[in-house]
This record gives sequence, C-alpha cells and structure tokens, in this order.
Amino acid sequence: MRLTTKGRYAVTAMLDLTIHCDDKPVSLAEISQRQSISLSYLEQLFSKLRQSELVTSVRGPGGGYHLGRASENIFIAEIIDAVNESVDTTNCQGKGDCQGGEICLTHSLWDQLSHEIHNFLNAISLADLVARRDVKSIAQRQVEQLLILNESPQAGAC
Amino acid sequence: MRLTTKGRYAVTAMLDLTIHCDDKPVSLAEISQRQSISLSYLEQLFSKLRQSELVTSVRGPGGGYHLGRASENIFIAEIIDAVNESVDTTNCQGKGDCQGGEICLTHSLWDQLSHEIHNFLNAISLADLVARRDVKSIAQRQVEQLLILNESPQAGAC
DNA sequence: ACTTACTTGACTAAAATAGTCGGGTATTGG
DNA sequence: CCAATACCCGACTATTTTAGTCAAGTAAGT
Repeated sequence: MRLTTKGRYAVTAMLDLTIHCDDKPVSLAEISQRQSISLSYLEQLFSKLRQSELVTSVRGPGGGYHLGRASENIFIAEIIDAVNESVDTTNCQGKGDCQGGEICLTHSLWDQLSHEIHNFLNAISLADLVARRDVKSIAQRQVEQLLILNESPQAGAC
Repeated sequence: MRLTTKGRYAVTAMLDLTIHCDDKPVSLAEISQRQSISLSYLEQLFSKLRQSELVTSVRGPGGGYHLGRASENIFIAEIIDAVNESVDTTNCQGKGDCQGGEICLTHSLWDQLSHEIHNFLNAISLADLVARRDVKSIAQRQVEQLLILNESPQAGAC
C-alpha cells in the first residue's frame, strides 16, 4: 500500500479544483498558492490526472484545468490510482506468488484489506467532500488568507 | 500510511509462531526457513515485538519465542504498531497542523480512513487467521516442503 | 509579438526500506 | 566445563521511493 503525500496532494488539488469555479478554468498557480503545493510538483501530478481524463486542460492565458466530469462522478480512489499510487497492500500485487511462486501465509489478509480500503475510497466522490462542513470552512479560510496576502481587491466570489 | 514488507513480515512471522506448537518455543531459524524471511531481519523485528510484549523469549539451546498472550487476544493492528509502522494516513499524524499550522483541506478524509483501517485490523486476531481455511492449507504445504528439503525424518507433528 | 500557462522529460536530494554484518550474552546438553 | 545453540544489539549499507527542481519547450489569447 502506498498512500503518501503524492496521493494526498492529488486529492487536495482536485478538491480545490472542484470548489473554485465551474465556469473559468483554474490555473495551477492558484492551486499552488491556496494549497501550499509546489507548482512544479502540481504540473507533474496534473499530467497524470489528464492522462486519466480526470481533468481537461485549457492552454494559453486565462487557461487552466476543468474537472473531466461532474464532481459527483469522480471518486477518491480514481484520483489516487491516477497518480500511480496503488492502494494494494499485498506484496505480490494481488497475483498470489508472494513466496517463491507460491501464495504466502498472509496473502488473503492483505488482499481483503486492499478491497476494504478501495471500497471506502471509491464510495466517496469529490461532491461528497465539498458538501462536508469542515471542508467548506477550511476552503473559506484559505480564500480569505490569500486575499489578505495579495492585497488585490478581487471579487471574492466566482 | 506505511504498510510494507516490514509489517507484513511481522504479521506472517507471528502467524507462523501461532501455528507451530504451543509447548516448545519456536526458533527464528525455523520461521526463517518456513516463511523465507532473512534470519537477521527477523531478529530485528522480534526485538520490537518483544519490547511490545507480544512475544516472550527463551534463550539457549532449544530456545526460541512464545506468544506473549493467547492468540485470541493478539490483534493484527498491534503487531503492525509494534514494528513501528503507523497505519495513520494523515500527513500530520492526526495533529491537524498539515498546512502551516492550520488544518488542510483533506485532513478529515485521511483521518477517517485511518480509523477505518485501524478498526479493520484491530478486529482480526491471530486466532481468527489460524482458523481460516486458506491459512491452514498453506501452513500444511510449508511444513511438507521443508520436510522434503531437509530429508530429516523428524516427527512431523508437534 | 508577447505573455500566460500548460507540457514534457530529465535530473536530484533526502528519506525510508530492507536488509547485512559482527559482535556480544544466556543457557543447556554432553 | 565447554561447546553449541539461539537470542540480543547496534552499527552499517545498498536500493528504492518520495518529493521535489529545472530547463526547454508548445499552444493560445490580447
């Protein structure tokens, strides 16, 4: 099982994308500022997200990214899969050749756990996360902090 | 979340210990052979398992390890904890200071997942695993393979 | 044109993993 | 007693992965 900052960053960035505007594309620079993730690293992650068609890109000035489909239909497990982090906890990637070609003693345990985690993450969509109270208030705080920092009196709402 | 070979080896070794004899202590050399885990590495793992009182040791010839308590009362989550692998999936170890002292957008998601995984692994005891059909047959195979390899006609049963 | 912002690929520092190695020390069977 | 067994312990190391950086593009809007 690999579930590290890479997968967490990807989910966080996708959630940020979901929250901020459905009309204009969101640039990576914005996400980078709001979520404190390095721009170069985001580029790497979004390259994979685009290949998996979880986002679509708009190039040129005013460009950025859109969600590939409705937020109700994008599930957390997909995002983590897209950035190459497997949620699999077995040693043999589920193949069952863990001990010199044979199955190992604890294979079925890890196989079961993998399914458990996958089911959990595949039952939660981006829309579900946006609806959460804590997510709403944190997103609000992040926008306010940026307004103060930038001192640019932009229209706060999308 | 860290769930790698270290944790898997620890659980596998503990399960092997549970399966093979409750009377005589089981030596690491035996476990090493049956489970294809390097002896030196097992020593490292058992040092931690002993500190957590999940096993007790008997030194000298004929020595080895016993389970620290009944297999019904040793849960998988404890074993993984003992070898220093945290099942926590948050970036801040649950503290909530993920984004420059503040909570990050996806904190509650990872927090919830961590609890989910912990609950799953904490509901399964070594005794539960031993009772599984697949574990029984794999253990049987492992013993038979060793008997052939060693060609030493030891009493197969404990 | 010029700028913005996506696109790609190569490169790298730091950390963690998965071990090895070499010395111990306790115990016991002969 | 003494040699063999097997636990005990700490230092060391190769490999892999993570978490990025950097540079050189390409496409598109103003």
